Amino acid sequence: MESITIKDVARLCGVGVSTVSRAMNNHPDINQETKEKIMQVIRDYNYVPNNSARNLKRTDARTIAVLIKGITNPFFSRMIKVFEEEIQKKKYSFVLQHVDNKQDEVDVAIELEKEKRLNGIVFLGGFFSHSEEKLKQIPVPFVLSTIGLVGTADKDEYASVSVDDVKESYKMTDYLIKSGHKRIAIICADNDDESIGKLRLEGYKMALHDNGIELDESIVCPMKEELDGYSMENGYAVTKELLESGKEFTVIYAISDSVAIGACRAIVDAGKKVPQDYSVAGFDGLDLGTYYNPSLTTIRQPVKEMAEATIKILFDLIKKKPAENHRIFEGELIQGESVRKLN
Amino acid sequence: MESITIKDVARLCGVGVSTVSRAMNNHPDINQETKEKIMQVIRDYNYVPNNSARNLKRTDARTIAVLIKGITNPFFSRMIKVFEEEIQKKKYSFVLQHVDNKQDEVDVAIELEKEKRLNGIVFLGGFFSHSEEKLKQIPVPFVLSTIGLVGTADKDEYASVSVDDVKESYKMTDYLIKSGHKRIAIICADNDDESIGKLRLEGYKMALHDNGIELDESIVCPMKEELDGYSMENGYAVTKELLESGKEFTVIYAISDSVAIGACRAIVDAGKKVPQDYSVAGFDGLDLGTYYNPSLTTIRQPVKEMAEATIKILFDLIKKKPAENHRIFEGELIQGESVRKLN
DNA sequence: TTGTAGGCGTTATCAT
DNA sequence: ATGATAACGCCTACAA
Repeated sequence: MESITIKDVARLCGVGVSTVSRAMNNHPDINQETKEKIMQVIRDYNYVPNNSARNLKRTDARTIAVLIKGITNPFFSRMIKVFEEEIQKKKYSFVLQHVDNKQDEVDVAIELEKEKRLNGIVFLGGFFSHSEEKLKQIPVPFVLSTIGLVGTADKDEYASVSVDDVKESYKMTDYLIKSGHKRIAIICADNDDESIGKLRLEGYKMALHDNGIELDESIVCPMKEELDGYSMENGYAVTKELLESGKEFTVIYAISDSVAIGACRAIVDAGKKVPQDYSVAGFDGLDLGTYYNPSLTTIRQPVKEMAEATIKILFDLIKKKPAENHRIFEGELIQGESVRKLN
Repeated sequence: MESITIKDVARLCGVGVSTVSRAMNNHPDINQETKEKIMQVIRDYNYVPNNSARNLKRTDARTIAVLIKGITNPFFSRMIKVFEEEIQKKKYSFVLQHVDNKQDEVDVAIELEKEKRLNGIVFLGGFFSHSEEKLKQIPVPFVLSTIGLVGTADKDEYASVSVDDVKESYKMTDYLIKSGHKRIAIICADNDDESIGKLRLEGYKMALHDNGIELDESIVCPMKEELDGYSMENGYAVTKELLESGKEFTVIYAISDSVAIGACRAIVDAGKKVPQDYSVAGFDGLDLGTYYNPSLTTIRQPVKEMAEATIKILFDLIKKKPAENHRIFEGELIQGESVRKLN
């Protein structure tokens, strides 16, 4: 099954290759009749142009790539949808590129930019502690979306959209304390986490401190490294262990909704009830949390607005408009059924 | 920020381009010293080869693409992980390509094969009622994985891995009936669904018939077209309407676990209990179902085995080994807490 | 072991 | 409005 090329089409139509190219790419200066004849032949022979050759030659592909680390994360699905819509609105095309755990997202970005002649890049998820030097190698505008920045890189080197993870985590912890909880267990990221995990833990610690509650390291529970991060399974396993340890606590604050749901189930399986025996709080504001039983108390990130802002900033950068390059959104505390007021 | 090319590297090293190429691609006949010198320059100057140029020239890229329709579906996340592992085991590289709702997956496949010189393709999700003629245009081996085939295409034209959706749906419905339920509402796909939705509905009808229960169309509830298909939101909305209609039923059988969870929540919000007032059953066997409260009665598809079989068949086709091209897996009925026995 | 040159399938430039 | 031709950046004979 040999593939047919633009030359074949040209020959079949009795025209030159450039005319065929013009027909395909909606160039203005081409006769309508010849164009139609060419398009007909293309259809008849199922000619499909080779993208590699196109990309090689093209200077501007009008394409935005979204690089996503952890495609499994339901939090991202909703964002992707918005990205797709917004990018199409601008008449750009959209490439979704999955980055696996072992890959360096910046390397992938650099490679992909070369390959596809990208106009811009959105990074979604993952850690981000790259050196300035590394970031400078990305030759097109890019935005870090919902990525907890811990790095030391200069703020001028990148644009970003996120919530203030420290502050929101503080907000949740403070709310739990104000609801009468004093023994607040947290399921957090493992120790080498350099990203949102670290930030959210920090917010937790600050809130405890400001409320005069001493930090008890024995109820600070990192996720299990041998299991998937931020998964229900992980939340379940950690909670089970915590319950069996006999440590005292009245609420579990989990670093994400998925983890929180695992925690809820572990409590139920231990013959206890949420929130009567133990309260549980999450973070993210997934749909799932509102449909869970009991519905989850959590911090909802304004996903749609954040995704829209991401694209807006990216296009401002592409068009070289002056823009606000770091947008911090406010999370919303959702009072679900999973937290009991003790006072 | 002009990009550096292989020629620049060659010049910087004082060698020819082919030597640089050999160094990068681990060709045997190259002096170890020159190779190291070249690799050092490549690192120093952050040279990244252009994939489009590579693909254009290459005849065999040792690459498998997985085309996935509905990246949002948590059911697929687990499969993707297995695909990735299995493909890497074979020393092939792996491209995950998202296909949006408006795109035709076969068109995307054909285009991508040209662009990346693919060796094989896995189709995941979506409908599949393409003509034989269309399928013949795919110039490399491919496998349809967990796709409900309704089409008329010749079985010889494609390979597939799936469960028997009719049979599994029959199994579930029959189980519900044997548990004493006679008024079984179903939340199914909308009427123009030509895929698993249709098949699962068919199994439901057959089971009713075989058990001498008359089909009541008024409790056959298609998902709402204006909402996302197979979503919790959809399950919630449909169930709410069903409850408010006053129709009589003792169990809701939802066409997927996500929909089932939406249904559970709608029941809870109506002040009723699952399974005391109404039972709920799902389909798929997502993690989520086991962590939900109550845990979901559902049909678990053997995800791992199915994904492995998909890759095995694909590589058998690539290597032109004789192979079993249509593997049907058996689903497992998971008895969760969401269905009450009435007898 | 290494270098030179041709070609992969397009698009862009420049004539015509 | 159209056609010839030179890139695009890489790989791979083939020659040295």
